[in-house]
Amino acid sequence: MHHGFGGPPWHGGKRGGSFMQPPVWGFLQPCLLLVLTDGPKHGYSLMEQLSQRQLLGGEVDVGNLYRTLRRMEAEGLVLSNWSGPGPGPNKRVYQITPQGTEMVRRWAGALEQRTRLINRFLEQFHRSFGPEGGISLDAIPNSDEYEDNPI
Amino acid sequence: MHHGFGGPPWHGGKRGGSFMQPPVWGFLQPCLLLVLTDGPKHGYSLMEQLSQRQLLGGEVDVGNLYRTLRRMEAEGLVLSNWSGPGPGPNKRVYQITPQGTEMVRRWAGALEQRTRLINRFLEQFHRSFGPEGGISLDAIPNSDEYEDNPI
DNA sequence: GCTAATATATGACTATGACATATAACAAGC
DNA sequence: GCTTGTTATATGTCATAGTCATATATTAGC
Repeated sequence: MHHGFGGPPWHGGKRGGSFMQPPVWGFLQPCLLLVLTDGPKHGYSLMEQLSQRQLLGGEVDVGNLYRTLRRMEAEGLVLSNWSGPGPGPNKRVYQITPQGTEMVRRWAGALEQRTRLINRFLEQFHRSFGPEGGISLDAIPNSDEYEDNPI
Repeated sequence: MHHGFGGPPWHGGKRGGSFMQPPVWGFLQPCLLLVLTDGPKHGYSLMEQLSQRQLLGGEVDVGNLYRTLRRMEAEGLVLSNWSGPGPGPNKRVYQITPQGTEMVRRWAGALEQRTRLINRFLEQFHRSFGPEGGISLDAIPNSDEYEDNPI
């Protein structure tokens, strides 16, 4: 699908019955590292863990997940090995490296800093728009909980 | 400078005398829209405003700023006009559009949601790493809360 | 055989950021 | 005149990241 018609797909578009939000950039890698802190896992089960632990809003793009894992391996944050012959298709099992563990700590610090930045933004937003802010309700709900009726 | 040697520049690199943090993705556009809510401004003064109001951590990349403004204009979030002949070089003055104002509101909602996601990440991080965040491996709890199906 | 779930991967495109470089007007100093 | 610094806008190149679509293979259930 091409969306070069004057804006990104989350700009006024719809998906899953509710208006789309601006995407959460750069949050997948730290979440993967955090889940891998509990022990080695393969890509598909990582995807399930991310849903169970509600670390990302909405569904995870599978292609993006696998490519991010490969990139993280190239950066030395994780290691992978093919699982021995067992039930189901072969799995590429990832484990976190010491560098990866150090990176999770750094991510935690960066994300604490980021909440401070966001709070500063929200303060100044409410100063301009009022305490209610006129925040568009379309942007708030979790997409799965409020299914808009068609038309 | 090329940095494709196994990781991004913020991965172990240094700048300004302290270790770099992972970058803050996708935060420039909402900050620009918020500053433009106060009135029309040109790119260079927007850059100064972002520093004064501390909306972004650190310095703003100038090239990135101008390209983001052009992209926002293509999306209909802002309009630009060349300033009349005055002191100094000509300025491209940007003003926010109704669509841009609506987009700031949506950003505010999305950023509130994002703080919730980040807080969930930090909670789970501290469950794995301890409240101090860098504690020894002995203190890592056995998390029975999540079905752990490695491999 | 057919379908679905599991599992990994790539192609094409867009969005964003980091760093470098180019261009130009103007002011202050020599 | 010339150089330097500030203001001001813009482009080139590369890397990271997200979205949507598609390809491939195994296995379990019908």
